[in-house]
Amino acid sequence: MSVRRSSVQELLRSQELEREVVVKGWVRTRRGNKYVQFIAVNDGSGFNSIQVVANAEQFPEEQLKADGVENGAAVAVRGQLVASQGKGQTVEIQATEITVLGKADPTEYPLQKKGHSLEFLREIAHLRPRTNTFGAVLRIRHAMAFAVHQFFNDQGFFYVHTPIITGSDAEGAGQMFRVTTLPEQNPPLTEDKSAVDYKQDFFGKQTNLTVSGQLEGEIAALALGKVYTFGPTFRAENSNTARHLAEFWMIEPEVAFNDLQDNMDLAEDFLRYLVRYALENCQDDLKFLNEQYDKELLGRLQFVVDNDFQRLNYTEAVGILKSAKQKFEFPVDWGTDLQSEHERYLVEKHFKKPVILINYPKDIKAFYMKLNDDNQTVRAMDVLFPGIGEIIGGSEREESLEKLTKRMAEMNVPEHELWWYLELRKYGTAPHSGFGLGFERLVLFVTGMANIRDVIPFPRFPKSAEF
RNA sequence: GCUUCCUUAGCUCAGCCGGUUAGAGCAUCUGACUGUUAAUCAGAGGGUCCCUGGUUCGAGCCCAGGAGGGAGCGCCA
Repeated sequence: MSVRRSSVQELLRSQELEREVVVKGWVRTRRGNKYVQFIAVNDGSGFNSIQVVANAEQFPEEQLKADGVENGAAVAVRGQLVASQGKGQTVEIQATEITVLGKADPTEYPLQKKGHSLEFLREIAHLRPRTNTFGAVLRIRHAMAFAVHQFFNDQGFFYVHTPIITGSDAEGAGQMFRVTTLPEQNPPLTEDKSAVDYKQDFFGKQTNLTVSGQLEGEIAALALGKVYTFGPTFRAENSNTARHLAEFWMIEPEVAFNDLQDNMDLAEDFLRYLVRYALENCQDDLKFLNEQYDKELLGRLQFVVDNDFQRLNYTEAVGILKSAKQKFEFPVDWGTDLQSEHERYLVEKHFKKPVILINYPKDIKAFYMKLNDDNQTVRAMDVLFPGIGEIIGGSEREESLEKLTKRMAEMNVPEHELWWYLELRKYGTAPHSGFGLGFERLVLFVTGMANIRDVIPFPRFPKSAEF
């Protein structure tokens, strides 16, 4: 009779002992002596591995080695699930059959039992998911993605899919990657030969990869009420920092009839929900990251769950920064955007908690943000987190057709490309608000990792698209 | 894109003021050990000192250029 394969996590939690089980996974370590061998097997189902005990009478060490039961090999193990005789684990498998499914030559296999830098692991992105660190990060990443959908679903939001390929380059959120099927050599030119003729391209116009689903999200919000997007997003800036990727995932809720206050409440509830979800559902993985990388991680996550975010106006923030004793590399002036060092001072030194800054000067924010009555500021909202900086950027949107077209003219945003966006203000316009959350920045915060390239399986950044 | 630091064994790193044959821990291999927890102990093998050129009696070390990587900044989520 064949026994169905169990996951390692299932067996580690099992109360049902003295039964035959089968596990399949990868060998993390093999150790022991000429009488008994211990093989830690991990199948990725959770942080912990299960200990397989192999007695020498049946499994001499030389035989195990010759068969390839070594660090990194894929194995299938059949045996009895029993209470552990040793300390450090409650159950273990007394092996009766060990089959090597795929060898990993120990003299060549790059992952060893000790000491790998994150930089080295980045160069072997095809193998790094097998490490404790990346297993933990990827499981937490999954949990966060799941929690995003759960949060919005529970609150009556609808998940909308906004396009990956977009036809407008007027979104103003940065440099874009071009999408074309025109030949690289001698593309068709316009009649006066002054430019490439995109009328002959696949879509009949110039197209790019999306930098934001917001404008399309607004369409959906003004029909379905509460919506969110969660999809890949592309920025072609030559940006080289530990907080930027050329391809990342962004979550953008958009809610009809929400004002800026509602928007702040939503952002705060959302972030706190996600962090609490991680604390409750990713304990083993977070404990490891806390011990290995960042001793203050768990404390910091708990702090976010327990405390309200500090909310204040941009103008007030400028006042605080101007009277700060700390010297800044860049001067603080009303009307200029805050630098990273200013944001960090507010979050990490002054308030020592997450900060929501609102009502920024209109000249440093996007055209679609709602103008305040002072005619100087817009209803923008940035959520600033310790170590991360801006984790969320959002706003109440300008719902007045007249004011919106005026802002677009001032900022040289061509109306004809966004005719559909303007019609939303022409037909049944309504107040509405939304924001964008960079998913990897969330994962960065929750895992305590230092570099955003280590919280996405296959990072894309300038000069790097291997794997 | 700017600034700055780094590149020495499979991995992590030391290498003095420029001076004989370049070292350690881990990994690998050989042996020891009856329950280990990144097992331990003894021994062995393992090097294009990132590349190219230069200075020098002599370069891992100094100089120039190139490549790769990190950090900070800018841009942003």
